[in-house]
Amino acid sequence: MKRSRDDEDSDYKPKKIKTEDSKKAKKRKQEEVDVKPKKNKNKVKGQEGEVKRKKVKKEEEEKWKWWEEERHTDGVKWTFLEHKGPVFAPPYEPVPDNVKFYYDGKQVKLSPKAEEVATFFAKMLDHEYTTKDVFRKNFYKDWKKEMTSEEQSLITNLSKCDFTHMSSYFKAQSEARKQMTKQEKQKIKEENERLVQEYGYCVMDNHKERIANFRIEPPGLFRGRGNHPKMGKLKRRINPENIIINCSKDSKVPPAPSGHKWKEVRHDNKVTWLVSWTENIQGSIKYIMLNPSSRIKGEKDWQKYETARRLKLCVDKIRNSYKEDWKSKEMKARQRAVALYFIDKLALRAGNEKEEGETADTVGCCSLRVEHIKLFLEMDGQEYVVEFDFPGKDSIRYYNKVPVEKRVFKNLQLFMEKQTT
DNA sequence: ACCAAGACTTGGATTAAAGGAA
DNA sequence: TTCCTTTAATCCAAGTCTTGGT
Repeated sequence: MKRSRDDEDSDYKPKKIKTEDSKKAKKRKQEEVDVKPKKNKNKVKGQEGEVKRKKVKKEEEEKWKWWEEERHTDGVKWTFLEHKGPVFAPPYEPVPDNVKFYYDGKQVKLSPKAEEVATFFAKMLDHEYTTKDVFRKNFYKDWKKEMTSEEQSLITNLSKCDFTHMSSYFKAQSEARKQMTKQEKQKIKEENERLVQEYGYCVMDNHKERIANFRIEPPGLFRGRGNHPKMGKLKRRINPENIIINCSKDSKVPPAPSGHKWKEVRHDNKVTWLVSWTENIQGSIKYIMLNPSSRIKGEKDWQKYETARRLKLCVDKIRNSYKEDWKSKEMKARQRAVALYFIDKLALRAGNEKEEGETADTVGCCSLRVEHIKLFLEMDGQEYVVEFDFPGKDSIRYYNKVPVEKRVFKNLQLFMEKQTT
């Protein structure tokens, strides 16, 4: 692997990564972090390979070496931004008449809106989700809202709904997709490529950049992870009227689909997103942003690694300082010091506060509660052992037993008496 | 100084594509 | 070719961290 290696004295000047595009650069950085580097295999053989190689070479020549340029220091992220707007999810196509839905053993023809939501459920039928109580309850509640009043009065019990025929129809569909001929597959691929060419790029400051997610998220049922209180709720369809477009004043504003208009068009160069909308499950904002290969992402990523690198210059000081704070008379300082120690020693996530009832109950270092740790003066021949057992990100269990310094242990005892930590 | 909203990163799951053996 | 396995790309929820308003 080719790389110029005088990293030790990096002064933040981008001389290093000359021969790599940013994607590779990122990989390279990851390899430095990883214990085992991945093999770099790009065997391209035959005539096709020759063409491919030439194409790649050409692209490389045209590549912009953003890491050799000056960076903004204020909050300005760009001066020119133009794009084609998002690609919306395809409209709902009703299932053919021979695909049946049954309620209480009797066949029912659903109205298009109710049917669409029913298909979302049908598509997930053999997923464990659909057996969960919370999921079913949330789904049922949102589904009813989409029904006509006749349907509402007819359908009163989810357990009497039979989605199996719908489900097998979709299974057959995806099977059929796999069995398509070469030409059919090729046609789809080309059509896809056309979309990418048209909507997959934007111009930011004189450079054509790849957009990461130019397609709006399609409607469906929300799949929260862990035991999420909102799983199964209907993720509604996003229309142009929900969309905020961000681009520069002197750019060509993308037209909304005919008969529609955007919620808003703004020109905010202090942010990096091109399109945003508010999602209906948590009320949070979703964005369309650029690819990791773009300047805006690559620069930030690079900065991150440089920051990490600078850590070694001050890590000793930090460690001494938190050890000192274990004795502080301020309880807050002690808590911070112990938390920092765990983050340092165990690489725990920081752990921000979360809104109760809105999301699954998960914690990180700073949001650990008394019930998440146990203290053992002695365990398996070791002194001052802390046992961690808590649901972390995505409700994944973190379980670990670690011997700690006596001071840390004493502090934890103190915190737990006072119901903090 | 506080806190909610906003912006952006991370990483697991899902799907698509590529590779490889039969 | 066909079928299975591995890898890569995409999707999107769940985090972290920053910002701006009070």
